[in-house]
Amino acid sequence: MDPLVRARIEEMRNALLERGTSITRRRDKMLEALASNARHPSVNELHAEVRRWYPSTSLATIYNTIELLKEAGQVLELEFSGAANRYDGRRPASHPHLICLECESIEDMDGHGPEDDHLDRMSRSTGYRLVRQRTDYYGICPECLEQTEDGSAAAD
Amino acid sequence: MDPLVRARIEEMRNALLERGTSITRRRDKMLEALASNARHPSVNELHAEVRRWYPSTSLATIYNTIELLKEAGQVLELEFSGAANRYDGRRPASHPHLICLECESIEDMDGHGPEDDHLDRMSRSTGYRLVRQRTDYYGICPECLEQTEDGSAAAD
DNA sequence: TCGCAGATTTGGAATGATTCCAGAATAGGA
DNA sequence: TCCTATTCTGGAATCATTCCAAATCTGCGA
Repeated sequence: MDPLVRARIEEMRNALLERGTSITRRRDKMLEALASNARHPSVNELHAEVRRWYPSTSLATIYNTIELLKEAGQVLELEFSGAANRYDGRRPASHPHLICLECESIEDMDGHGPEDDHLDRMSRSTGYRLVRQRTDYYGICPECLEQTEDGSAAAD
Repeated sequence: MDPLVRARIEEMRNALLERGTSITRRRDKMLEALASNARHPSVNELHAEVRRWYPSTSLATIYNTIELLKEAGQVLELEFSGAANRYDGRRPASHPHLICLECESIEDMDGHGPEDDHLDRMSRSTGYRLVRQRTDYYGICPECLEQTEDGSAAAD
């Protein structure tokens, strides 16, 4: 396993343990799934993955674990109203994404999120106490553009 | 009525007419509600507003009109998974918002959205064909901070 | 090893926003 | 006024998420 993935899992484990949350086998599998999947999985995908090892796992457990991870600041939740939420367990801090409207892929953008003091500065200038931000770009990804063949306008 | 609101309504009307969509009375009321309400109303709030004039109006009509306006690029939809979507009919182009996690208020930020060519530049550098972006800041608004009295940490 | 207490998990029901649909109402032109 | 196409209604369907009570599991002390 990629040492970075392993390190990330360890980080999540510690964050949970620090809050007094025990690491059950299902939860551990889920950390692994989150740390190793860069495609920003949905709850259903995580469910399917954990089920490969523990087939009796219920959806509620996945939602439950997501909640624990959110409280521990160990997962970034990307909300959508029409579709299922997607999760980034590899980079839990706010950072921009590229979202394809065609195939629903989600890709991390550039290496740096907003600098650590960005929210602080923004908080001072707005009077809010800001805790996170969301920046996403929506469009058609290169693969989907290619498949449409036509480079300029898609059919309806 | 504020001349800016009036102008905005006219703009929406024209955009719909250009697409061959007729402006019914209900739709007209809804344009007015969207153009005059800066608080980023939800579908339910729009429904309530239109109902004040046409009490038989159904929710489906509101959703329907929102869809038409989205197609015409005349309303900005802010999606949330846990709560209802919110709509900005005053500034339909992408621009950042301040969102209060406590009272769910949504406030427009600064005067300038991303420059017109921002998405173009971003598209070139990523290979995507980007059509819009979303940037939002989440936190506690000044009013809610005040009510919590305590300036540093909120009770649980 | 046995049994207990607390935490975790299950599975199904409840919730709530959004979409879908078929029939009713409406508007504009002939 | 009549016709036809569009719009609107009201309720059902969908689907992600949350809730909940009962079942299961885990660690620990007897």
